[in-house]
Amino acid sequence: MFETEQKIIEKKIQDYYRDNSLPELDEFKWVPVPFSGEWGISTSFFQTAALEARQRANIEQKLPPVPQRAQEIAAGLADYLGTPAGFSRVEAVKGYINLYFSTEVYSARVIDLVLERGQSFGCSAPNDKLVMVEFSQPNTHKAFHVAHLRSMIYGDVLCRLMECAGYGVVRANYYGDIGLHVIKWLWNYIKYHAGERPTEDATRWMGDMYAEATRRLEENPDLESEVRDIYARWDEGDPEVVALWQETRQWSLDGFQSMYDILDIHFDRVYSNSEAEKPGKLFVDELIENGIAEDERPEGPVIVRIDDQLGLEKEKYRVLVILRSDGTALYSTEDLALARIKFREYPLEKSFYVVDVRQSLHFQQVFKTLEIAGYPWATKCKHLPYELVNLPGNVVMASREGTVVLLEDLIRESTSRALELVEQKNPQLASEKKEEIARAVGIGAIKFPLLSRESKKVVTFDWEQALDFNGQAAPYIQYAHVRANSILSRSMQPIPAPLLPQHVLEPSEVELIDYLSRMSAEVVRASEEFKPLIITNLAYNTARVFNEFYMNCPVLKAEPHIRDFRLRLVAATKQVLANELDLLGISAPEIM
RNA sequence: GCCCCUGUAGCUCAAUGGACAGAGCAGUGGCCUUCUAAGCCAUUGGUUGUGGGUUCGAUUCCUGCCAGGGGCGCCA
Repeated sequence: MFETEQKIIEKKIQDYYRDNSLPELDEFKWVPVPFSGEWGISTSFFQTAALEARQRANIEQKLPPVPQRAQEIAAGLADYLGTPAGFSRVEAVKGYINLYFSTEVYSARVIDLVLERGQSFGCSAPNDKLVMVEFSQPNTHKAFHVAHLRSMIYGDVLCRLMECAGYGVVRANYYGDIGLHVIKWLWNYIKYHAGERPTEDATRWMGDMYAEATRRLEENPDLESEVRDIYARWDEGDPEVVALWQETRQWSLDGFQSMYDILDIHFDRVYSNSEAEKPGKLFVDELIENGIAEDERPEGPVIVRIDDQLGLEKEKYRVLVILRSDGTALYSTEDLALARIKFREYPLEKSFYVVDVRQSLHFQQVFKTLEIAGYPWATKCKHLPYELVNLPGNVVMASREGTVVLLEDLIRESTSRALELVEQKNPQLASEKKEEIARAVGIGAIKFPLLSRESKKVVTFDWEQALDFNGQAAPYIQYAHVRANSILSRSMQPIPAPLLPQHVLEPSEVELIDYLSRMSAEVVRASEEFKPLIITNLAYNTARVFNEFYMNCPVLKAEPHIRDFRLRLVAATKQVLANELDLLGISAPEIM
């Protein structure tokens, strides 16, 4: 936001360096001054001092220790710079030079820019690069539970971040709509539930049916021949089996769709296991012909000895099995083909896979195999791993074990809890409005904890924590947004025209503006590092500082000029909070 | 056996190699005739698992060890 100012100062620093024959730096790292009531940018001179010490090590010349020398340089520069235009004060402290902004000019500039840009504030201009993010990847005919939530939410927010950072984004889903699990389900349905329709809670019903199927097969393994028979019929395209498969698959897909709708997640391109199967088998044939894959059938499967192909001594990529010995497809068969399909369909700069960490090796193997096969785009494929959501005691959620928290249960519990609170706080609202707020709060509360921690750390699902709406959580940020909205609507006037402040800004006003100004840079960083956490931190801090402002700085009862300035500041804060929440896929209610 | 990840306050988590390691929850004590108390203020709590190393400077980078989790030819 202050690149121009930074460049001007950098230029002057370079002049100073030259005049004093100091070693040149490749780049300056500007950081915000740790906040203590004033607002500014800062850079340190430790590196310069260290570099200088190294350069002169062979010369007989005594230099002071690095920290002391850094402080000397900072002090010399502070003298040299004086007080540049746009700044109120320059100081040299502990090896840093701190340049404090003239608040009246810059505070207005930040607020004006936010209000001018509105919903697009914080986002970069489109950069004409296209990326694909594949995420969610649910299996049909199975339960949809809380462990699946992380891919959905992480993937969705990565898309939002990259869109905001200027990329064109293809949001892709990849349904696991065929495989042994589906056939088991069909077998159980045909044999014991023929003709039945799903209950209202279709996804739960599908999951229960799957659990029933696995239970029956565990109790009586002899029945597995019946399952294999159905698989064979599906493979041959038996119209009856295929029709049933398509119909029942749709029940799952409809259930998934309603979940995506509730969570405000959408896709541009939906792939499925079944459509990648045949291309996958053809791909395997190509790899065999090219001498990349080894066909050990019928005794063994088709494999790629990746380390051998690369001539590696130590085992690293090991062996990838790409087709079963009976000729049926594996996940890897389909992944190879699907990667190629994606690049044929779209001119992608990058192809991301949001899949849990247990499949890291699998994706390394698939991408490396594609590279060996000579596809230049193979290096553009990137796996974005995330850790699991476990139950307390490090229990993995598994539908088969019955150790799951179903998504619909969590959402229902969370929204009904939120509804109780709305009833308490705002009993006068229409019930439709109450429900709308409860949805926003309940869903936000679910999403936030999954976004506010490192993706490579295990999340332990805990009911008490999931339903805690206080403190570091989405409702805190939403509430700040509501407070801002409340001030604006009570002001009974449109947002005042741009103006410069004529009062000495309170520390909480300065700090708030400081945080508003950081959004664009943080969005870029978050998208580059694939870290939604950066935005949850920013949003939380923005809300926290606004709450301080709210306590310390009356708006509606302030002197007219101060009131106008603060109304603009409140409007800008409301906009930024809404934009940040939107990036997190969380809605920002006006009342709660 | 090989590979990957994690270890920070009682609990859940932060911290572009840089200024005193910060929040929330829990605990304690305050603040609603003033813009919504889903809030604010104060306070308690740390040898960043551990031994070395690199660096002017390490929670961050390298390495040994300890503890936990995950992955490794026909599961997805």
